[in-house]
Amino acid sequence: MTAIKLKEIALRHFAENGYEGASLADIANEIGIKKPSIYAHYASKMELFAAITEDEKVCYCSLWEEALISSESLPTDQRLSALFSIVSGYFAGDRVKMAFWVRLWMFPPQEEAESILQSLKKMNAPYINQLAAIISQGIEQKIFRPCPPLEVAHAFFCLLDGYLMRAICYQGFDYKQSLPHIWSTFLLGIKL
Amino acid sequence: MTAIKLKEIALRHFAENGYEGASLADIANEIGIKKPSIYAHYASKMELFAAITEDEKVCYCSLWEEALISSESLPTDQRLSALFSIVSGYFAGDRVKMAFWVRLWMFPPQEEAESILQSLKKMNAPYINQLAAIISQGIEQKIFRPCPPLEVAHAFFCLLDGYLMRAICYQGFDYKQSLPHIWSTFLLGIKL
DNA sequence: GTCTATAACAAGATAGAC
DNA sequence: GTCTATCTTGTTATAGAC
Repeated sequence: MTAIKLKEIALRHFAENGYEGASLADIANEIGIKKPSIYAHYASKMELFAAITEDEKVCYCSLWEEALISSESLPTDQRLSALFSIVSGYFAGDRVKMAFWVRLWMFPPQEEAESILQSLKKMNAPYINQLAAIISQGIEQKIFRPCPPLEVAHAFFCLLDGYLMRAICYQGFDYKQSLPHIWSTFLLGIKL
Repeated sequence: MTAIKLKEIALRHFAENGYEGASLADIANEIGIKKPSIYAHYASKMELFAAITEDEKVCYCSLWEEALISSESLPTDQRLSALFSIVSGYFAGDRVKMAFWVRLWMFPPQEEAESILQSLKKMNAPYINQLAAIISQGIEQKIFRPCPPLEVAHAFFCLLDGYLMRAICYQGFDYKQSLPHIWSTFLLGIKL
């Protein structure tokens, strides 16, 4: 019970304040326990962070796997749209997750920055490649313009990351409204 | 002399470690002075940060103003490309500036987060509007598809932010190579 | 402007009692 | 598992000498 609450609340603190900025005392306080009690669950702040990161990675990977399966039967262009919609919606619907992930990618904890980034890239590589494969397929089917598929896959992620970034900065602004325009522009750009 | 060095070195520390993560002792140490000497120049860590932020804002605004003037005589589509190239190049050529700006927008110092974000939006609004005006012009000239200009301006910034984000994460990767593909996809998407 | 010295405080971490 | 109490370190900040 406390263990679940701990991860949930710590996730929010890491997301809002970053690894270095999050205070174990504040986290414990919000749970209703004292700071030393956290050490009954994890040997260090970093181990707590690592456990949460692992959970989030599993969750993110499940999302991609399911999205790839559920969109399999769609026409190539619609499949690409569906994937973008699912992944962007995953983050748009959860500001905490979104902030946690952006911080994880861009400013990981200094002491483990190298290994964290490496593991994230390893995690993401299959999805970039599968995206490139889908684009390749679209080119063969004469739905998309001839182009380097991997570059377009990077452009896909570029757009996704830009959306997340602006959704965090312009919190009041409803980016769900802009998203369709942003996406349709991209799709028109690659379509034949 | 020390004053210039102070801002220069502090900028790098803020960029690499964030406001909360940067240590005045480390900054002083790198300059070759002692920590308390910083307080001869600024009354607090936040005032030092504010002075640097102000400098960077001036620098960024000059870039936009100059870019808008120097591109004025170009055809609308080429002008848009030039603007994207100038602004993305500004950050791509200086990782420190890039990291500082991303942190400033996404995770500003907590104590002043509200007012900083507000001033950044105020700073950026004219450029979004001028971009929308240029796109409007392109639509009138039948160079671009009919579309809501402001939404496309947002898409422009979305792409720019996404590029910056990925350039920070994938440091080894040469995104200068991908950038032309990313941009040309966007341009094809809005062109008639 | 810069220094030494020090105050005041918050953080992560640990020991030992219950 | 949880607590109180304590240790260590690192931070902002200030006072006062040069």
